Amino acid sequence: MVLRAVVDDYVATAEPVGSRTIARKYGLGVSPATIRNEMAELEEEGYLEQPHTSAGRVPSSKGYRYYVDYLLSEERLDEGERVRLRAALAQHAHETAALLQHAVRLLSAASGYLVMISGPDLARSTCRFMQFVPLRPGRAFLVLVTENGLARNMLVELDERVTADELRQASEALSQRFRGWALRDVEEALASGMLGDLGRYREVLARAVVTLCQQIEAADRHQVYLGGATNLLKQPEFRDVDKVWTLLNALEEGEVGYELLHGWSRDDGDVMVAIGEELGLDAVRMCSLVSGGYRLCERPVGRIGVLGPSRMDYARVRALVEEVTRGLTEILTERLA
Amino acid sequence: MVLRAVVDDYVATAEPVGSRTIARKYGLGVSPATIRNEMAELEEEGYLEQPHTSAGRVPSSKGYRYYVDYLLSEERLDEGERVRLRAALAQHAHETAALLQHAVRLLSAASGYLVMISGPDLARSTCRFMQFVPLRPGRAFLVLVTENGLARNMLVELDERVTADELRQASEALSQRFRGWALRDVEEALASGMLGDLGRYREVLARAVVTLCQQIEAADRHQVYLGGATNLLKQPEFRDVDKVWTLLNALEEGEVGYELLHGWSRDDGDVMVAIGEELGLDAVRMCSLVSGGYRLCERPVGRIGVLGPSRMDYARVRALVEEVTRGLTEILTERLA
DNA sequence: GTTAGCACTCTTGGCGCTCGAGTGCTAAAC
DNA sequence: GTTTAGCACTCGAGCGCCAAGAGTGCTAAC
Repeated sequence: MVLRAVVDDYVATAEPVGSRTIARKYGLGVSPATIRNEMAELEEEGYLEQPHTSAGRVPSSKGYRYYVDYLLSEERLDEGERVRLRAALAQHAHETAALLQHAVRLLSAASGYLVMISGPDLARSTCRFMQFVPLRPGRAFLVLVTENGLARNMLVELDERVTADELRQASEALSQRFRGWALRDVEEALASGMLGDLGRYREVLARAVVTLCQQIEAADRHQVYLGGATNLLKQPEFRDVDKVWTLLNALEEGEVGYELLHGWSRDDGDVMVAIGEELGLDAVRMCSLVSGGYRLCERPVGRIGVLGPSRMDYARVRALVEEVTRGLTEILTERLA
Repeated sequence: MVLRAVVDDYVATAEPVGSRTIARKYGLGVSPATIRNEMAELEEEGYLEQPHTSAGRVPSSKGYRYYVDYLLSEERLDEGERVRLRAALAQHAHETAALLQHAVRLLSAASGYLVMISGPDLARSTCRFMQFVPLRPGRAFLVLVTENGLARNMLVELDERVTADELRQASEALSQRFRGWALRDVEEALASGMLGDLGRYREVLARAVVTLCQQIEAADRHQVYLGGATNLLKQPEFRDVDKVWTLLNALEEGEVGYELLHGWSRDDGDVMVAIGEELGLDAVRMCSLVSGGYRLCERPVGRIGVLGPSRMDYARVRALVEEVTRGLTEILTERLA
């Protein structure tokens, strides 16, 4: 198939590819002229584009889409690489945030592209443990650990008369009562006055918890771990500083990364590929995103995405994403189930 | 002074500056010819450089150094800006990591350059609170909060026979005993067998704590929060993608940022400026770093650095760094003292 | 010490040229 | 009817050349 050859060669060289090249490199047993005819047809149908007359052809988004959907071979990772990846992941399994951070690094090094991973949605995470740690009269840390392994602590102001003992009891009560509740439900329950047995200063304590929940929701509701941006600078399509700037600026600013990862997602577990305009963001029109979701006990937790130029080694990247999602899922499930 | 005019103009325009320009823009009451003489002299002495004959002059590192040391006026920030900065900082004071992260964002937005902040050295941080949170038999979270407000949690494997009650008692004992100890001392004490009253399973529990300490030391001993890298892309000296790549790659990889911040530092509290080669790193030869330390109760905690091209608005950046270090110091001290 | 004048240097940008890669079309060959 | 060879055509990349402009250094005069 000519389309496959064009995509393969363009992915490898980043140069528009001409009929002669294909005839030579991808011995299809036909002459350049035949290939020219075919290419003209493919262009007609929108699978290829010409940067200008008398340059070779370049795949269009439609071309990449067809390639990904019908021509992509199932690439298995090299067994050694697979094992190494898995081992490196497991090495940081002790703490969720570190694990995700590390996964970003591994994946960006292995793929050579930019990697984003969205963490668990904290507001939806369920509570495992809550405790007030007295600092000095009227001041305490409130420590919160969720069942998916994230810890947050926060400084809270309390009534000066609250004693250490009361704090301990309140902590106990909170942990007992809200274990397994989603943070947003905890917040709601406390905010609406269902205070239960928090002791003398229940209003103050409840307000502290509510504040923490709100802070968390506001601050890192949609936390996205990001890495390997410099990889993109090596790609010829980003030789232009302005393009890089537009892209990185978009990603650096808040929600864009999260939107890219989750906007398209069906969360049905398979790795999916979004190409160029499909991403719906102008700054990444020449990029593609290969993404997949990782889980904890069948429940979706977050998504992994590899963002590179549309001219991307889809087979390999897809295999990598698959491998890392599977790895994360297994680690999280094994550790936290 | 001619040197001042050259630096000022070059900072503003990024173009080599000629004698005529100076005579016109910085009315010193003399003709271009006079200025030419002076410039020739300054070049002789190494304060200025010529990219090529018949371009204007550009300050050398030595020139910037003189400018910073002797010609720099004390810039006060606009009062409104000062207040806004301070308020924005205080808004995230509830959690140390979030505070530093946020400071990076604020400072990079205000300065228009790249910002690095090194966090507290965890191995040297002192322990405020430790607790085992049972997950299921043989598995628990170990939560650690330091006195400078950082929380870490980690999954640990324990003997299956350890009961929840024993965990509670051990937590109590640990927190009591090690409160105020530096992490590395805790680690050392436990590793060398001073187990105290940790109950039946003291070895297992102690090993868990030691592992956590080690993990922490290994993983984020020298954590550096980084932001505003995209700002640099807007600077004309980084129009060349390869330069950007070299720089960002260096910074993305581990210890370099920390070295830059702390290599030069005398930690005597004043804001300092390192110019070009003084930084001792090839990738940042055309850059300067304005840095200052922030503290908690007179004890140095970490450092803030603004990295931009040597052609940088030193007065403003210095004022900003001063302001933010002071802000962080006050917030940390007020909250955690 | 300062300045005007002047010759000199070096970069930048525009222009035109050639070269080469690649195309599309047509007519012949299989 | 599909494939191929041949050929004219197009267009961008690269190169050399030239003119313009900015800036310098030097010298001589103020």
